[in-house]
Amino acid sequence: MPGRRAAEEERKRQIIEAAHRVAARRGLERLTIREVAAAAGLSTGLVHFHFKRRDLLLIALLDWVLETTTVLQVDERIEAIPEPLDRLLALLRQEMDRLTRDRRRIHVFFDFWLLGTRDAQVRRRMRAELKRYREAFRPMAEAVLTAEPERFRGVTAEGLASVVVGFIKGCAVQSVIDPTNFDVTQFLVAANALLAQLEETHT
Amino acid sequence: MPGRRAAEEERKRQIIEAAHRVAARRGLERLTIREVAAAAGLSTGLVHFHFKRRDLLLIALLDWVLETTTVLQVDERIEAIPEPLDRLLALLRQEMDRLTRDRRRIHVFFDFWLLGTRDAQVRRRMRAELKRYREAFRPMAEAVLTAEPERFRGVTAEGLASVVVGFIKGCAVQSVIDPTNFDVTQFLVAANALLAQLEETHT
DNA sequence: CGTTAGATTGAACGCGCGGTCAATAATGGA
DNA sequence: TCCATTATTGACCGCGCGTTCAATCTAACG
Repeated sequence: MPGRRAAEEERKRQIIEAAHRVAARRGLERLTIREVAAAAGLSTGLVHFHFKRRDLLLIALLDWVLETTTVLQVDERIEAIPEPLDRLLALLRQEMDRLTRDRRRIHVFFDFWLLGTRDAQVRRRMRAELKRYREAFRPMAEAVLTAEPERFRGVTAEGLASVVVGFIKGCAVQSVIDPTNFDVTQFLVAANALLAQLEETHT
Repeated sequence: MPGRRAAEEERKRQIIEAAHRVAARRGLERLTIREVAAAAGLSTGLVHFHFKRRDLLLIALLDWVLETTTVLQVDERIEAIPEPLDRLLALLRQEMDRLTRDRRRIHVFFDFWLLGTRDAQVRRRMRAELKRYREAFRPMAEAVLTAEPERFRGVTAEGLASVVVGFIKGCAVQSVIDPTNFDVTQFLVAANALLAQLEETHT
């Protein structure tokens, strides 16, 4: 109900979700307080009342995005896969699928990522986010490394995790700009073929 | 010399290069005609005289960026490498090196890439650019495919090229936001280790 | 029911932007 | 040398933005 009282956290969430819709549609730089207020069905003054300044609203939005986006869901079905490389591939597939589903979220994520090249506060958060993302892949990367130590001589778990994250982000870079023509399945098949050799060597 | 006459193309180039500096520093969305004019040592009116509108200046800047950025330099030294996979790895290394050198160019590239999510004209160009980039990797991808047909059953050259481009862009995504901590060399070592198996199988 | 603190509104301010344009300067051909 | 063309300037307009703020409304409490 616009104009009616609401618990502070509830109202903040309402505004942030409106901001997310606006950011997805217009982009972060073109996001205006007026448009956010309109999208939330509230007045511009109220947005300022709750978030003080535009940049604080953006930081709050970033925090909300990072909180509500499950960084890397390693559910029990994936956890149960015995072979480390099968687990890695299952995760890869899962993350690829997410790209096609959470289109708007990915947009906003990259928008913040770019903002992070200029804004130190945003940059700190994006660094932490990417680190967290790599860390989530780390256990599997370590398993792969110990499975074939001589082949991966000089390779760190962090380095291997970076490559996997690179797979995903690099796929996103291509699919975001050209969602209809970019073939995620084909990408995955090719990536699988590259990784599959590992599996054969191991078994 | 500010205020003096100059050949049209020369002046346009001067303005565009100023625009590139501004875009690298401020970002595309915050690029203003005034700041570009100041960076070029010219008046705001002159920028409008040569480019009519702001969005046309941005398109001209994008075209200039794509023209002056060597998409994929396959020089004779790389061409001379007999083994397709060695060639691919050499190219990969070369492109990674470029990431650390052309920092500002990469920034602006990704800025346009993001703009392409909202602007159809920019999007068309970015699609073409990524396609061209993949095509440059295609010959080597095809060579890899024919070398091991049974392993890469169902994998297209386009798909494999996408993965290689994904390697690069995904690496860029991580290194742009965290240039000091992200270890490009380690990324390359890990990527090499993944690809190296192919080489061994083939020889 | 009256009071009070907090939530909410929308008009208003100042600023910086993109874009326009009349005035001026420089150029090159007649 | 003079003129027509073109390059160049900077003041100016209108707009939309972030932000402020006095006024109003709402809910909870004694």
